[in-house]
Amino acid sequence: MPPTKATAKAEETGLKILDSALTLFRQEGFDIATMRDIAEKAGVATGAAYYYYPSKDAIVLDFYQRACAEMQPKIEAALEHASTLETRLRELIRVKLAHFAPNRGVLRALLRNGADPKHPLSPFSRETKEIREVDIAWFRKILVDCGTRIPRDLEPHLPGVLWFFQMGVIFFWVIDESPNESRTMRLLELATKSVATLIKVSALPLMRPVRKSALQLIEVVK
Amino acid sequence: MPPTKATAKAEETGLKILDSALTLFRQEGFDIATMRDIAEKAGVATGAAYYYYPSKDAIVLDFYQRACAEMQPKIEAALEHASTLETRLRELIRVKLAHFAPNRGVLRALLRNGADPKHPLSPFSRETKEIREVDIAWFRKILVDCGTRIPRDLEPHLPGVLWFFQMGVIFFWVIDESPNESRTMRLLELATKSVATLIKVSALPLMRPVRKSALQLIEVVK
DNA sequence: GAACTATTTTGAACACGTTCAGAATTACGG
DNA sequence: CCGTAATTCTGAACGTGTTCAAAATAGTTC
Repeated sequence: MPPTKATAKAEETGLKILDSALTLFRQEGFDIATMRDIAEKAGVATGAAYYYYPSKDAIVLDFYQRACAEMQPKIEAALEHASTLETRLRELIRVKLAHFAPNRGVLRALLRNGADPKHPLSPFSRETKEIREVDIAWFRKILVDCGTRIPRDLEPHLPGVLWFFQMGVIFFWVIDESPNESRTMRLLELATKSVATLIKVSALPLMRPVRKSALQLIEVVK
Repeated sequence: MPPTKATAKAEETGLKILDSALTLFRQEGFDIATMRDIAEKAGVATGAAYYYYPSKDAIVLDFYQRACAEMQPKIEAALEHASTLETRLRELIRVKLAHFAPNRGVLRALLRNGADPKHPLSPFSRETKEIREVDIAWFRKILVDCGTRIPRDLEPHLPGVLWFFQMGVIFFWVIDESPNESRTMRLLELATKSVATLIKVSALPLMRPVRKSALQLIEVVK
């Protein structure tokens, strides 16, 4: 992520810095690993890291972007054999958790700043907009031909809502300290089932007023 | 907040530091105001601040504790003339927002670390446990004689859930940039109404399976 | 290859939150 | 009052993320 990767050697140095950083983040955590440590491990001076990354946070951001890109084919494969809304939703989230698993600590640094859209990190920021949109597109795709009728009025907003729901699960996972993250797994199981039935039920004609209230809420929060 | 407020002069110095800090936090924001600034404004050396507060964050924590204590009578007064669940819920939250209004920026520093229970700040931490419990007690109180029948199985968990809901509203408020925080006010109106009807509907015998799912979810998240 | 420009790298320096050994002040028993 | 101990306060120093002028290196043009 140099300003403009002019030479091949620069590209290599940049990757070396990223790699050293991630290794140290995994090994000792985001806060313990210092920029000096990272630079030293990469075999460069402290300042060099700042030629490639404008800040320590930016390294995490780069990791996040690369991870999301790598995840795309995995998601596609996981959805291959999932036809119902519930399984699709669950598998989509499960793939993400699995992919992030070795770097849970790094993700923790990313989600530390919560939902503040002002902070460059945070999945709601301007900096992560592109990732977010690619992500939401998957939730849009999940809804087509899934066997459950999606109410017309809810349809345009549902992908965003599901993405938000997914973010909640990921957040819970990052915090989860239970062995094997078993609580997250239970949550994923229960919550996807609930969401799926909720969507099914919401399509009932009786539920029109409920849908209208929900839509108002969504409108305000967006 | 000295270790033990031995003399009267010490108490005064401590308050001076707290006051200087809060003034600067309001004036320039938590990040801009430095400990050196705070100490200087209080007329003491930099290190003195650390005799009274173990960290910059601790100042915010102290503010939070004091603010919550001050709020108690205001809450009591506001609930005096609220009899329905919806109005009680709304008024309770409204009082909090009103009380925190002059220090929205300080609260932002508090909620910055999101829901990480590891961080001393964060409304979910061990450090804020006492506040949390006092807070939840209000939500328990709100439910008695409110005119809506609360399902037996839901009852013990409902205060915690409502507290969590309230935390969401406060979080939204803290990052809300709309003029006069009008979006938060709309959200408060809509969301309390929805929550109230949701509770009403959940009491229907038909809804027993739905309640059971919800309870399972609550159990996992707790 | 020499001269020159652009890129990459260096390491000292800055401001910040925080620590700490000790100085100043206060409290108190004689 | 004096002497001693506890309390309160000081300011230099540490480690951190970050900045930046300048050095080193690479690329380009003649």
